[in-house]
Amino acid sequence: MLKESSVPLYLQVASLLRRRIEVGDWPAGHKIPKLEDLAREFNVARITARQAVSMLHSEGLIWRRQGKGTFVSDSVPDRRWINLASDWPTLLRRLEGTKVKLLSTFDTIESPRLQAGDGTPVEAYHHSRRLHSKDKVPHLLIDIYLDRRVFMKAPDEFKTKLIIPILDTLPGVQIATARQTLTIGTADLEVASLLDIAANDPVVEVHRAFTNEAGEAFFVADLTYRADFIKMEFDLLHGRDVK
Amino acid sequence: MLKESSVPLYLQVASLLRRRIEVGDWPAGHKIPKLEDLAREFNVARITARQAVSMLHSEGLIWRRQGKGTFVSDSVPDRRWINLASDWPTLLRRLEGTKVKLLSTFDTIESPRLQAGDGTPVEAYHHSRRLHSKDKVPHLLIDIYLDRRVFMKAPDEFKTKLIIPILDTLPGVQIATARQTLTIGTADLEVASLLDIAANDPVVEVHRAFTNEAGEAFFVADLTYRADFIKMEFDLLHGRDVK
DNA sequence: CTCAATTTGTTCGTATGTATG
DNA sequence: ACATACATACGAACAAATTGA
Repeated sequence: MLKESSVPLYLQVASLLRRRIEVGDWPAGHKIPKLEDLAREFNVARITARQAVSMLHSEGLIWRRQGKGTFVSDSVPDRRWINLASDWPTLLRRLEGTKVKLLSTFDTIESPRLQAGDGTPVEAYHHSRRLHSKDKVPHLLIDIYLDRRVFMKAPDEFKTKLIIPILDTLPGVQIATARQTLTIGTADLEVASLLDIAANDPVVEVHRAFTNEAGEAFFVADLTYRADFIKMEFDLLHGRDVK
Repeated sequence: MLKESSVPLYLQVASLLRRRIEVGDWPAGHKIPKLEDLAREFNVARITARQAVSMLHSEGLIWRRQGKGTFVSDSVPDRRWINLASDWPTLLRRLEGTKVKLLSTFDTIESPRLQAGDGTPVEAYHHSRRLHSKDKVPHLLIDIYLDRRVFMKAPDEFKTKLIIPILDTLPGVQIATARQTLTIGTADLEVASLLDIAANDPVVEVHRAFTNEAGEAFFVADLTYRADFIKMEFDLLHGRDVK
């Protein structure tokens, strides 16, 4: 059933139980099965099941009473979500309550990682790295590569504000294509420490590339989100012919 | 640096090294640092670093020669991606090479899990559960709730074909809104065994809901993808005013 | 009030795997 | 290859609190 992985059993079981509470399978006040039953269900020893339940207890998700049972707490804290943009109007909106910290900024002739369809690299980029936080919790790391010629049109603005709204209005800048791809990956050491998560925790990796009329990738950004904060919403009727 | 987690150190280090190869930081033929350097970088013992490197060796990602060094193999197998739809035309396209297995199908008066904006539940649903596989590898589990009245219009078709293309053309069915939300979660025991992954591995959870003119949620689907297979592509210029 | 059943809480002993030096 | 330390996992037994007959 479990096993296969080398994550300790009690952590695996704890995650599965935590999920049942978060998802609502076990609502507030619900009496969870006794240790013997949990042990049988997950095929572990009673003590191991107890260790898993103890984790949820220390997280405040449950309370226990000897001779009575274990119950889901009334106030299960809500998860906070970060909304990920998938269309232009959302990209332009400044996110309320989000603090942006500039980690580094420098010119480079190194090309960003380009994917098929991103266009050809330009001669020199201005590279900057930013960390977005909400309520003091970091949730997004961005590596931005901006064509140096475009950057020089408004260097101060680009350094202090969000890039895309500037690009949207800057005279002389034509956006021919703007594409992004999303994949799920894991955090390496550097990303993990910046986003305050464990190494190898899941992250959402978003790759954005804008091209100009000449087919050059004049803006490329790699965004790395904490996976547990992400929520995306779509209107599926886009592109549908009216019947 | 590492720690925090209770995953064995050598596995954590192995994942981080594997990632460098997959992402392309260490291309084919690249000589990777010697054990002493890896041990220092990750702050582990030399033997632990060696144990991590040995994992990549057994996976065929690297080759080693005493007195020479360790090198990235030439043929690093490509990952196969599943594309996730975010607009209507893509939803209608039948996916090549994808096998769909019907796991269960029955009527129920139980309502599916509805989110804000999904609409009001109808009286009775037809519920079915399907498993999508490609090259014999399962990658997607779907729970579908379809208004029983709609289902009865073409039960045989709905049982054997993809639902959405049928809805698109079925006379008398009006789709007023069609929304989907995407989040990252983890696999519970049941999902893990169906998708052939470990419990608590990351999954992409997609929730789709269609409403009719009366504001009823006549189609609701919960899709669970293996996270490591997912790739989404967006054209960001949707919704942009022409300058 | 007492007793038995139930369920959590605690302790001991042992075996195995991980990590370091 | 070896010695040591530590965490994980199990089984078994017993103690303490709660409930209901």
